[in-house]
Amino acid sequence: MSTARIARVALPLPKPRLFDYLVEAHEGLAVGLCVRVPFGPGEKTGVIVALDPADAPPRDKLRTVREVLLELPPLPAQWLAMAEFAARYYQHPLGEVIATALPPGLRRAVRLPREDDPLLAATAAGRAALAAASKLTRALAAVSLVCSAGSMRRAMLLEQLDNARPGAASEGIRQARNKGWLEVLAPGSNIVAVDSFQANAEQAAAIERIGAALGRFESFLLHGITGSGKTEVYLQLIARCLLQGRAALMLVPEIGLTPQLLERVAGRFPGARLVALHSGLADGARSRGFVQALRGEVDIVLGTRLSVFVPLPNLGLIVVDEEHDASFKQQEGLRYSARDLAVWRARQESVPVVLGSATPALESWLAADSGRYTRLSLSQRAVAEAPPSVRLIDTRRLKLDQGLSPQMVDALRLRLERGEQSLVFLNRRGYAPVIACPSCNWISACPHCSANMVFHQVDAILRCHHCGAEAPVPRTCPDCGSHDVMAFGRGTQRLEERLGEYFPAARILRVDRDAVKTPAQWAFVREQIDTGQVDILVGTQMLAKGHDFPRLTLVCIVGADASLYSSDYRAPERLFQQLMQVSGRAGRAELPGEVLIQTAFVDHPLFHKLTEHDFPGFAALQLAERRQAGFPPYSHHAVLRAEASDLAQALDFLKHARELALSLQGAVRLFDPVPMRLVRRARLERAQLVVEADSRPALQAMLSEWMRQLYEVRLARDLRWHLDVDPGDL
DNA sequence: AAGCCCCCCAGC
DNA sequence: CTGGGGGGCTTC
Repeated sequence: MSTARIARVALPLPKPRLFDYLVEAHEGLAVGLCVRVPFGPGEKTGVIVALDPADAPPRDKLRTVREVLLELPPLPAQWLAMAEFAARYYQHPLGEVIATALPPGLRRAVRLPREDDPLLAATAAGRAALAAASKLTRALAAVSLVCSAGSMRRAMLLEQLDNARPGAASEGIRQARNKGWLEVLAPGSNIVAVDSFQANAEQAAAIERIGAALGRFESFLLHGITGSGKTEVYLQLIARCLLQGRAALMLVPEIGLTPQLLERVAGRFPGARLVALHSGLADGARSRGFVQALRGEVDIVLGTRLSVFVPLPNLGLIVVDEEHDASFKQQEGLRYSARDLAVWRARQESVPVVLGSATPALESWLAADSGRYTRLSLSQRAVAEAPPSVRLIDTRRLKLDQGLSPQMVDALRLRLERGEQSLVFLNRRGYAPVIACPSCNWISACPHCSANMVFHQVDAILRCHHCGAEAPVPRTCPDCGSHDVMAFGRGTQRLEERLGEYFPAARILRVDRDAVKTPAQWAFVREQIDTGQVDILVGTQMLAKGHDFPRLTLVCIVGADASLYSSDYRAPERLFQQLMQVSGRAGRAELPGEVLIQTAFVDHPLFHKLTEHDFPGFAALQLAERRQAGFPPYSHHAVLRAEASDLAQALDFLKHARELALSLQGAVRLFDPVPMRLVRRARLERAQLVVEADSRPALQAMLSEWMRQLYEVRLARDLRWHLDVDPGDL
């Protein structure tokens, strides 16, 4: 008779509890394995997080594991440690953390993945490398990719190496070294150190500095202005990492994972096993990538925030590109910051982590100031001579026409005459943010939210941007019947219309989430822009991020003032990041760029720093303000939010929670429960309570005790609550 | 989360 | 007296 052991299992439940089961002892039974277990009258899939715990209930109280899913190798201890850390730090049940970290398809059916990764299959070189999947071949392919970056001749070498048998390949490497293309070789091994011939001095220094940290933990903040070639630094570091036989993890913002970036990485590493991950992927593909990584069959993972949870048994490097980007923070369920978890993971796995941005988050900037992160700067543009000139247009004494100043119109006309491209940036989609009746003050309020419905002329509809509700556009006022119902304010649609009147011959293209919804549409837009079929782009922040527009010489910024004096203390930081990013679109190649910003606050320090391209100066100003006010990153926040159909109910819960918190020891400050800025969203009334602490450990200690109590509170019917640690906004 | 049980009130 | 529905409780 075999003996039964006890497995402690984390199940996806909204309570911070683990459950113990009997499991038949057998070879290979291990922590980290997925199991199917009976649960109440049903069944659930979970993960074994401990075996034979000392404090298990008596065995006769335990039920038996139905099935151990042995097709899937156990999740490594380090992976579980990260899940446990996230559960602790974000005060979230471990089972739900694990459920968030695992691909959705995995817990239902474990299917054995085959080597049919669509991306590998897509590149002929990838197929060739797979066909000759020896370690040496892969190392050579990695060498070749570095060589290929340089010139046609190096590209030819790539061909040679890919096709070569090992003997011929080493001859190829010998030749490459003789020609000075490679710096160091380790004869007899597969390891080849990489030269950095394409890089400028700053890039080379950054590559050297970070490269020297491979094999140990260090956090780097790579502050590189737009166009300074951060991606090249990442790629060369990934090359070095691969050449050490280790895997690289690269996180990019949601919008940053474009086919172009994928092609660039795939083209650069033709022999590497590359997996791309994002939430839009089908369950099968996502699970496949995850399982391949878990088995150590992946060299590079390129993906959005969820990729921070991909197990990589031989991880050597983590890169977080555009580290300030808000999409690294998950805004529902487990509200984790992939950037922060990436840093934790790098420390845990003793590998370097590179956080790159032209406009780093102030948290990261302060960490670099204090020496926790090593700051490396790329201050030279790799692709253009000079940064764009930024000019402010004082709108106080101007008569604007649909938000456009005469100077802007003139500048646009000049670009049209020269045959150059312009971009008009307005971060508000739709035709007008509200329609209203001047006679009786009726406005197009959303029936479900405390917000106005936006007039979309293209679809001839009113639409709420918060809940998606739609309503017909009334011809006459629904309240008083007046015929004077008017559209107030402007969005991209109206701007597009007005520009069309100014420049009837111009080819104008609007780019926002309404006009560009699918990757195919985006590809079409890119094509139009790149082939010079567009004169004026009108768009939202969709246009701001990471896309190169070689023909673009003018960026016009309309309506920046709206967020200048917002009550959100992070608004200036976000505005600066946004403006810096969109400004960076202007002026590539030989054509100098110009940026025009309309504002009624020409003396605002934010704009001064922007005209001087002075992020460090701006960061210093902002940090001084934050320090003065005691806001993050000089303090630490957690927000308890509650929502219910009745605002009083949500507030009552928070008041009770505050009472509980008051009785706890701990150096935290408790704010009053208040309705959220957008009180009502999708028929739910929302309120929040902010907790502030000077130190993370103090906050953590208080939160864990508080949560223990809050999970015990009996809740009214339709009340829901969650905790957000390090919230992105308040 | 998801059954399930129990309690309360509507219907006859 | 019975049935249906909604809370609330339990799940190793």
